[in-house]
Amino acid sequence: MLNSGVSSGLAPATATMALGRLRSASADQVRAFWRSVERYPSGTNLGSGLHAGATHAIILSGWACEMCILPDGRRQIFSIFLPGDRVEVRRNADLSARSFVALTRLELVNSEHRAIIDPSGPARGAKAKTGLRRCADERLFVHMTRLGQLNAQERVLSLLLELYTRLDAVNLVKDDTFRLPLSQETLADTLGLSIVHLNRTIRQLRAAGTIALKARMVTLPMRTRLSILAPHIRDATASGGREPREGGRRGRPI
Amino acid sequence: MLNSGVSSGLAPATATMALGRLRSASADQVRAFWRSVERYPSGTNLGSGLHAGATHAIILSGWACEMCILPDGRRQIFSIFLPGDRVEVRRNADLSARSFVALTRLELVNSEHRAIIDPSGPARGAKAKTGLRRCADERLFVHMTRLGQLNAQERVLSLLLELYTRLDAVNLVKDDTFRLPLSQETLADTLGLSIVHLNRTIRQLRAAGTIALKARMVTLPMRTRLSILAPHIRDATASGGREPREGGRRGRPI
DNA sequence: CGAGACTTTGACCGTAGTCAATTTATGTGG
DNA sequence: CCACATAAATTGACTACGGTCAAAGTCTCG
Repeated sequence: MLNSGVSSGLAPATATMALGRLRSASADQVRAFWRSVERYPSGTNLGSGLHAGATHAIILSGWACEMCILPDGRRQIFSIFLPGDRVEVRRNADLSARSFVALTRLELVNSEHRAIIDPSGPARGAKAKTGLRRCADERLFVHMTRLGQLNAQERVLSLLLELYTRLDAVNLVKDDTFRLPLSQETLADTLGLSIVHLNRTIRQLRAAGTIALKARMVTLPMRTRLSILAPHIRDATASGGREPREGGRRGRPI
Repeated sequence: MLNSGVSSGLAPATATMALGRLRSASADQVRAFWRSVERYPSGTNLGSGLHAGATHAIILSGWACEMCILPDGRRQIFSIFLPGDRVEVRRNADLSARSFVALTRLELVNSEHRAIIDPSGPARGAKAKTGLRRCADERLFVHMTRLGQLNAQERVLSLLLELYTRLDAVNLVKDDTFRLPLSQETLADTLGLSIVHLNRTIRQLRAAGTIALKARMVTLPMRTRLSILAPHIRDATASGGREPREGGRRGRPI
């Protein structure tokens, strides 16, 4: 009756993330917490994100994204949201270009209950909020660098490492492995690559033993993680990274 | 002795932007305004941008950018700041990856004097601020779409149209023409293209009569501006834009 | 004029996109 | 549980967009 394993695969860990800490809350708090949970099927458009007057929520389970579809059908995914992430969604969204979409079945809780999920979080109120916001902003810049400067292999590894790190923080990584519940089309639209080329890039990384990716489970061995230092690739051996331009950039890089 | 034409080319218009409105201020206000002006040479690193505890300033003349240099020398420029833009700069910046750099000689005024530059602006204080911030955020997403989805011609046109629009708002466009005080290397690092390919792309656009770009002056004729609807290209004739995928995206694009 | 930065061009190559077909899951109803 | 329908992943063949290397041409400014 509680969280019935909505995000399959490592879902129990998700529930554990929340439930493991609920013990420190009162019964009333727990009831209010579960009453505030909202569920949405995969593909639900939850409106435009990151606006004033928005609803604040925390993802309890499932993945979501913020994206934009161009009139000719091309799609860019700006950011991916994971369990534990705070999102700001506005219902009744205007027809803004950006929208916030569930990539899997999604469980959201009102962020008033953040204290129950993570007691150490909202201690400083506004401060904690800007800290989170800044962290999300930082990811946007990293992603921009990915799209503008990294090649296909670098983009894939960089994104997987980010997801690894973020999922590890909410205990969704086991044995260097996490579940990636995204189609290759979604990944391609995130990374600015075609589906076919993404598929081939993954094949190369797999063949080189850099990653394992099968049935939507990803394994990043320690040596791979060490070789990727976001937002770039340092280890030329493992990933096709580049040597620093000798002498740095020419002259004054303005 | 006043603004001595720091940004050459259309600089007088910049001065006019500020001075034309100074008449409505008291002599004391005007003196305080000019005392707060700070000047920096091109290339100055003004620290990391967009952080708390930052210095708020308005660009009176000159261009700046926020950027990041990867250890191997690759550079990504995230956003470009124009006269009239509000920027948040933090001196004594930590060694953060992102930095805020002057792309030309730069004149900044303390944003307390915003009222003098644009009396209609700060009427609602915090509200106006978040409005500006949101507008800047929106540009980041547009730029991300540029990098991830648009081809070289589309990227160039999309960026030039954005600059046209923003410069027009501060009266820096005359006869469909504005000054673009950036090297092609800077543009290339902004658009995620190589210098050589950017140069060839510009040549193609010039040959097609889509744009004029010479001696760092850009002309976007009305027909070109109409054909570009950010963040994408609609007119296949003029720009190599694409037809919408018939039937839209296959199935459920998740 | 000379030095250095910037722009432009040629030749060539490699990465990534497109089109099309096949294979492999994932479901769904009988 | 199987036949069928669909979505997703994979592969081949080919194209083209964009990067690299190198050199020549321009522009600025002291």
